[in-house]
Amino acid sequence: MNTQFKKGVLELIVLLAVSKKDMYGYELVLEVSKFVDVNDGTIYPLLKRLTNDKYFETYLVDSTEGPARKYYKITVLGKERVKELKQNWTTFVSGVDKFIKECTKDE
Amino acid sequence: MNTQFKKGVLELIVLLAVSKKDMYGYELVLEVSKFVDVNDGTIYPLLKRLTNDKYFETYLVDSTEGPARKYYKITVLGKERVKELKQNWTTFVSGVDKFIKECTKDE
DNA sequence: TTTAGATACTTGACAATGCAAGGTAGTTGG
DNA sequence: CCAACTACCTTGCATTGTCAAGTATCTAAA
Repeated sequence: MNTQFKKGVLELIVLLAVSKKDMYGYELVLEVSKFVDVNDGTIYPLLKRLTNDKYFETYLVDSTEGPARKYYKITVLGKERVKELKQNWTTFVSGVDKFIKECTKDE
Repeated sequence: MNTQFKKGVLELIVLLAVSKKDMYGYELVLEVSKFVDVNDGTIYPLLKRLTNDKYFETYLVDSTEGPARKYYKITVLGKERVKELKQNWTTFVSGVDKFIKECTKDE
């Protein structure tokens, strides 16, 4: 898959996933992988960044299957960010799609 | 606009535009700008890269409005690249869209 | 002819982000 | 104890877009 396409979009995806329900990192990796090819070394730094930016809060929950799970919970600021990013994304995609159609129509 | 979204997609856009008809750099900047916010300092290096990669060939044409224009023409290799990238792009977008719907459905 | 302005393109330092590869820890079963 | 699985995290690297500055060429006005 094209790595470049993912740039920036993963932020939206992760924000969206967590906004639906609290999740821990590993869970997110598995969930997101169903739709887009991702590496866990991509997700963890991203989660850290989004937490630093106050879009997420975290809490630990013990697990019987390994080390404690760090859950991420979306904040109010995070919800605003989702809305903004989602809007940007749709606008961007529709612009690109229009361009593609424009360039492909006579074939 | 989100800078990151553009990563990789601009390559597709430029390839598509040139595959429709031969174009010179400045013309491309203006054309692409109609759909996506771009900087001319982004387009020129990209054109150079795509030419190095044998996706484009170039030729010069005199102009009455300034210096000679360097036209870019798509190669066979370039056409294959377009097809590949376009396919990747649609697959990627539909994956993301599915994810977005998945996360937004109960609201 | 020299100056100004538009056009056309190049270059280099910079920032963001994804990836591969590695490391740490806890739990369970052999 | 050791292997396998879960879960988490860090580091260095490559790619690609941005911005600022600079080069060069043409036209037209002074």
